[in-house]
Amino acid sequence: MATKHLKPTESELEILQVLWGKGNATVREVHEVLSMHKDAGYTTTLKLMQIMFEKGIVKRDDSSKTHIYRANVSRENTQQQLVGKMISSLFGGSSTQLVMQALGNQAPNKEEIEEIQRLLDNLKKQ
Amino acid sequence: MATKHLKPTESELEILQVLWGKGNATVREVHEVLSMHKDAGYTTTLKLMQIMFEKGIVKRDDSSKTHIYRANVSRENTQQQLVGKMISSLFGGSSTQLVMQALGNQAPNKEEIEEIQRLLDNLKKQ
DNA sequence: AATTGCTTACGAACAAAATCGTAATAATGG
DNA sequence: CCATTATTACGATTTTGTTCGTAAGCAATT
Repeated sequence: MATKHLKPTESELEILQVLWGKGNATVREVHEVLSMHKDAGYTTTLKLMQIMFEKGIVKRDDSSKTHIYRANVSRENTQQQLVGKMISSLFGGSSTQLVMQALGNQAPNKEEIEEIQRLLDNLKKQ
Repeated sequence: MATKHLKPTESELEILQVLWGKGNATVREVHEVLSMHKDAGYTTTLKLMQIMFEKGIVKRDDSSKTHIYRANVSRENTQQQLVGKMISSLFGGSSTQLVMQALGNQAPNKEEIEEIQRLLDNLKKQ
């Protein structure tokens, strides 16, 4: 049952972002970060995180009064999940289409290009 | 105001897929396709398409009784929109990260690899 | 003209997500 | 020990998306 949490919502994703970045964090810390580019009250963030806890998306240490949260799904897994869904729902199942779109949209720098090229060369040899 | 329709929902996306594929289509035609992998009634599809019309996501020719629908947003635009959002919300703004993930996840065939390589070579020369 | 079969229109019910107000609880410092 | 402050808990409201039942219109066929 590695993958049971199929669909973090938009808001949940924002929170996961912060948790992935910080490792663990209190509601206040998460809220502080979010409130820079979003405006919703503290209790909203709290509630969301409580819901995520119930769903098993995050875990928490509630041994002290101020609970400490931490992601319970990996960034990589979630990325894979959502990218896969996007490929099938928007690119007719072709990962290549997605790649072309992403690259055309916003070109990476030279080092990154070479990194991708190495990956492609490896793929070719199989 | 090229880009005002920021967020097609899941269901709207499914409908757009069909419209992009067929060019134009009646509600029935769209519904027929959807009902192969989804089970919702005809009026549900109808309602969704009416809502999309109100939002301006699709246009329609209602000169005859059976309306004929057509997408009013391009596939490319929508892809760009959503891929961009995904890059920023899930890959920390790095398109390369997304590309690596997509390629690693599900490898393309030889022709596709070479197609991407050509694109990368072009990008490099700039 | 009546019947049948598609079609759109409309409104309501339902479900899921997001937001917030308020209360209860614990910790802190005076 | 009291007052203040920060936290979680709880419940209600709002918003958005999805679904469908039912009515009404039109066209073809009999």
